[in-house]
Amino acid sequence: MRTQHEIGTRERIVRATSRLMQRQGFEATGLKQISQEAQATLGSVYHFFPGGKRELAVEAVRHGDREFAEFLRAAFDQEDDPAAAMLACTRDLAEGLRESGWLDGCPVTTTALESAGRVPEIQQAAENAYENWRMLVRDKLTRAGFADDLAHDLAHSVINMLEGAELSAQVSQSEAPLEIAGRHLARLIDSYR
Amino acid sequence: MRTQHEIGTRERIVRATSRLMQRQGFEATGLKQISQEAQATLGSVYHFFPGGKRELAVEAVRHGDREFAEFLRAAFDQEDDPAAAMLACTRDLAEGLRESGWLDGCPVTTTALESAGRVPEIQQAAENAYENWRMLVRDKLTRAGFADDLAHDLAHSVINMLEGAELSAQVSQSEAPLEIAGRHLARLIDSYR
DNA sequence: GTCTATAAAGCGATAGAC
DNA sequence: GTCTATCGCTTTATAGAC
Repeated sequence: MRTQHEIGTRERIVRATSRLMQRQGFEATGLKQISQEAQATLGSVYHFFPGGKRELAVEAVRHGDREFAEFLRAAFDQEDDPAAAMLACTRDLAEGLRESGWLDGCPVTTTALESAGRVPEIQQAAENAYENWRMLVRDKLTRAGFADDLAHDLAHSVINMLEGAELSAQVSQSEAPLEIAGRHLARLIDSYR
Repeated sequence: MRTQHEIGTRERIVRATSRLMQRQGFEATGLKQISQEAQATLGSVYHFFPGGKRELAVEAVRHGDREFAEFLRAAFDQEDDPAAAMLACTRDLAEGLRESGWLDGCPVTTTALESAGRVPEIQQAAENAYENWRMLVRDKLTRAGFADDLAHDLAHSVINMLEGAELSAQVSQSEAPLEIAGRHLARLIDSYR
C-alpha cells in the first residue's frame, strides 16, 4: 500500500505551465513546450483544459498563488515578531532566487503584467493572488497586536516591497535589493510600535 | 522658420515600440504592429534596426528609462523635502496610471521580467534603467543632508516600493497601493531624520 | 530610405483513430 | 485519456525593386 501520490497528468501540466510562465511569462510559453515539459501530449492538454492556453494560464497563476502563500506561511512561522519575520522572508526569498540561477522570480507577476488590461480572467486570478498574500501578512500583524487598519495598509506595502525587491534582485542578479527591503520593512513595522 | 522638430521615422519607431511593450510586453508585441503604429513600413524598421526585434527592444527600454527619469525629476522638483517628494511622486504616478485606463504601468518592467535570464542585452538595459532611477532618488536624499550609504539603501527601497505599488495598482485597478506606498516611504525616510 | 512580396518556421487549436 | 496529423494563421526576417 502506497501513501505516496502518483502525480496525475492534469497536475503535471499545471505545474509545468506555472514553472515555465514564472521563467518566461505567458506569451513566450508555448503549448508544445508545456506538453513536453509535463510529459503529456497536446491531446491531453486540450482534454483537461478545453479553454486552451488562457484557461491553462489561469490555473498556473492559481498554482503560483498557493505556492507563494505556502512560502510566506513557512517564512512567517520562523519568527513570532512580525519585523523579524520580514527579515526571514527576504532572506529565504533571496536564497531561493540565487539558487535558481536568478531565474525563479515571483510565479505570478510576469504573467500578471503581460495580461493586465488585456486578458481579464488572468488579471483577476493575479489580483486574487496578491490579495491572498496580503491577508497572510495582515494576519501576522494583527496577531502581534497591530490594529486592523494599520495592518491592512502595512500588508499592502510589505507585499509591494517584496515584489519590487524580488524583481530588482532578479534583474540585477544580486541579493542586495531583498536584503535592504527586509531591513526597511522591519524598521517601518517597528516604527508603529 | 520652424522651431518644432519633425519627428523622424527612427524616433517614431522607438516610441511606438516603447509604448506597445509598456502595455503588452516584449513577446506580445509584433514588428507588424510596431510598423503600423509608427506609420512606417517593415522595410524601414529593419533599415534602422538590422538587429530586429531584440535591438528594437533594447532601444525601447532605453527610451522608457529616459522617460521615467524625466517623470521622477519633475515629481521631485515639486518638493524640497524628500519625504514630501515621495508623496508627490506616488500621487502623480497614480494619476497617470488611472488616466491611461490602468494600461500604462512602468515602461520597462514587463519587458525586463520577460527577458531576465533569457535575453542578456535587454536585461542589461533594464538593469541600467533601475540603477539610473536609483541615482536620482539618491541625489534627492544626499542633497537634503542624508549620508551616502543611507541614501544608497533608501534609494533601492524607494524604487522597489514604487515598482511594486505600481504593479499592484495596475493589476487591482486601484490607486490605493500607490497612496499607501507614498505614506510609508515618507515615514521610512523621516524615521532616519 | 521606402515599399511589397515572400520565405521559413512556429503558433494555437482541432479532428479523429485508438 | 492518449496520441498523431494537420489546418489556418501569424511571426521574424530577407530580397530586391524603386
